[in-house]
Amino acid sequence: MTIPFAQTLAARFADLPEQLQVAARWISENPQDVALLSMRDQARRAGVQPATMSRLARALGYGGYDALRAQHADALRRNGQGLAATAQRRRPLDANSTEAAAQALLAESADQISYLSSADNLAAIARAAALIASARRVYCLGQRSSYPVAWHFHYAMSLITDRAQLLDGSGATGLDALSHAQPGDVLFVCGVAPYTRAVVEASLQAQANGLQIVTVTDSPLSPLAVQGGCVLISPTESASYLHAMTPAFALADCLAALVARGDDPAVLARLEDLDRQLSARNTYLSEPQKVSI
Amino acid sequence: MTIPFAQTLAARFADLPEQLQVAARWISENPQDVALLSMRDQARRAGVQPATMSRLARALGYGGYDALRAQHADALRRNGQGLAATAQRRRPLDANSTEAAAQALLAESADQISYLSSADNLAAIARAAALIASARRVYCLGQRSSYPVAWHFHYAMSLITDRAQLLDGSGATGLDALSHAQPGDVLFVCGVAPYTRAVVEASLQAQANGLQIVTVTDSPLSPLAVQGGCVLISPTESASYLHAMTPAFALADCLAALVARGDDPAVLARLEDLDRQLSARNTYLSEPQKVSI
DNA sequence: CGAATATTGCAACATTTGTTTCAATGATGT
DNA sequence: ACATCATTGAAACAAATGTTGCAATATTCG
Repeated sequence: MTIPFAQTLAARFADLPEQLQVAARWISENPQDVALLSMRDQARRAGVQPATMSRLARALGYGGYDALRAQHADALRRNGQGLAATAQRRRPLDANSTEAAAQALLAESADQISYLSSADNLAAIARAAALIASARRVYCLGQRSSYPVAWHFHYAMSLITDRAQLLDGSGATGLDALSHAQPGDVLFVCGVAPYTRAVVEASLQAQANGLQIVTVTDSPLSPLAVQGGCVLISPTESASYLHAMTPAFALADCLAALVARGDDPAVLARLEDLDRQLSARNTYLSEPQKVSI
Repeated sequence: MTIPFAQTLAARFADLPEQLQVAARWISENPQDVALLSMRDQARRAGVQPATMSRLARALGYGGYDALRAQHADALRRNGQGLAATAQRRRPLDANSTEAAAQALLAESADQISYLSSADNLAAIARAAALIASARRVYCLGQRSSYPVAWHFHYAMSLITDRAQLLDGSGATGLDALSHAQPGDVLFVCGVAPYTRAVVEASLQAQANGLQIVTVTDSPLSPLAVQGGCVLISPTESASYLHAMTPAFALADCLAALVARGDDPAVLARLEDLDRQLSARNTYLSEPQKVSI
């Protein structure tokens, strides 16, 4: 915890009267408590009068103890949220330029994805991957801004298995397809605020029917964050007018890759071979002819 | 910041009355402030009565708000303990574990998005945004793994304008819709190796017909990287069996945000207002009733 | 519909907060 | 020793804190 206070104090400490030094020493040894305990509590622990604390703050140039406390509170807050990884790498651009805005937006996405690697989230991802890998069938659901996430996950899964089914509206394969689900099947559902009622209800219904739920959503308090399922939290704050969906997309992509990891190596090898051949030359994929696996 | 409170809350959140949910949501989003602000301050910021905060603490089994605050204070203190906490946060993962693989995949995505901020790319993005902002009509095209990118871009655009059209297969709105395009219209196309023949041909045809092309693709040598258009390069290397599409998705998202930047501020303001209202409460969006803009 | 219950906003409550005042004490310089 | 000044401890202060009781309003259930 580095606080301007520490330097100010070091500079003037020697010139302080005895009691103020006692108080100052306690603070410098317990900086994390300055913002968390009442001043009187701190005085008690430091073994000085409450008034001494106030006097110390004044002696160091603060308006009052609250000012000192505010500074320490900020330091605590900053500790909590790690530094923005990309913040430093910015190149100097006119602040109002489109380029600068683009850079800011992209940096935000990159940071958000970095933060997906919290211990909690990683554990949930691993559990989700295991759940999906052993599922008889995986239903994929997402509407509006979450639709691409569900679609991508389904697409990725469909390359390595036929156990995935997308619950989208077109055709008759909408939410009704869930009625064929059996206990033990998995529902992969993505949704962020404002939540679509149909999606929430389908998830609840699915859980009631004994399905395992893997959720990608924007908050642990989301109505989609059903108890007893795997809940993957994806930040959606954004400087843009839209909620950020890139982290959710990254999560889905990551999840599919992990599921594949446990899958038949032969299938994956052929997929990668095929891919290498195709991309080596500038090969086209014609529309009707599908990839033969 | 992981606090037992978070789990308790997630478990009981759904059963809480409305005001308590508002309070709970604020706490869940601002855990670092619980121990640093007075309860009345927090109530003010969350937009609830002070009494509601007290009641929430009780409803969750705490003796009072102070108990809740103490728990959060401990979490803050633990965070502050420098290296010990950091070591705990970056728990050494077993190299072969699913968690480690997930972390690697996510880190790769984050890095790739960071690299999108090259000077070349930023300039191209800015040009593309300007092009699209002034276009009479924007057609969005992408198939297979690029489909979510095109879909997302179209969805984002469709929230602020009716000038966007998605060229997807279902219905009769496939590639044929391009035949109504006029010179000066823009085609936003996304595609990576192995390129889909139909997409490449449509792009070439579109350019021949005088359309401006904005391309998101994986290489400057891609057949989609037509001369005279805006070419946005998105890396697709991946440790997974799939090509990485997250950077392309981020690009599309960024581009839409930039286009909106130059758009009618009133529309955006209303979008954001609507959004704030909706996400403040636990409002659902019912399926048939569309967002009124 | 009416009764019963749960939820909410408001106002009062006793505590506790940080600060200030004032007299007592100690140190310093002449 | 005396006067001067800084320092200290104890008490008093207004302001703000967390909590609770109560009436008004919504909601649920028969």
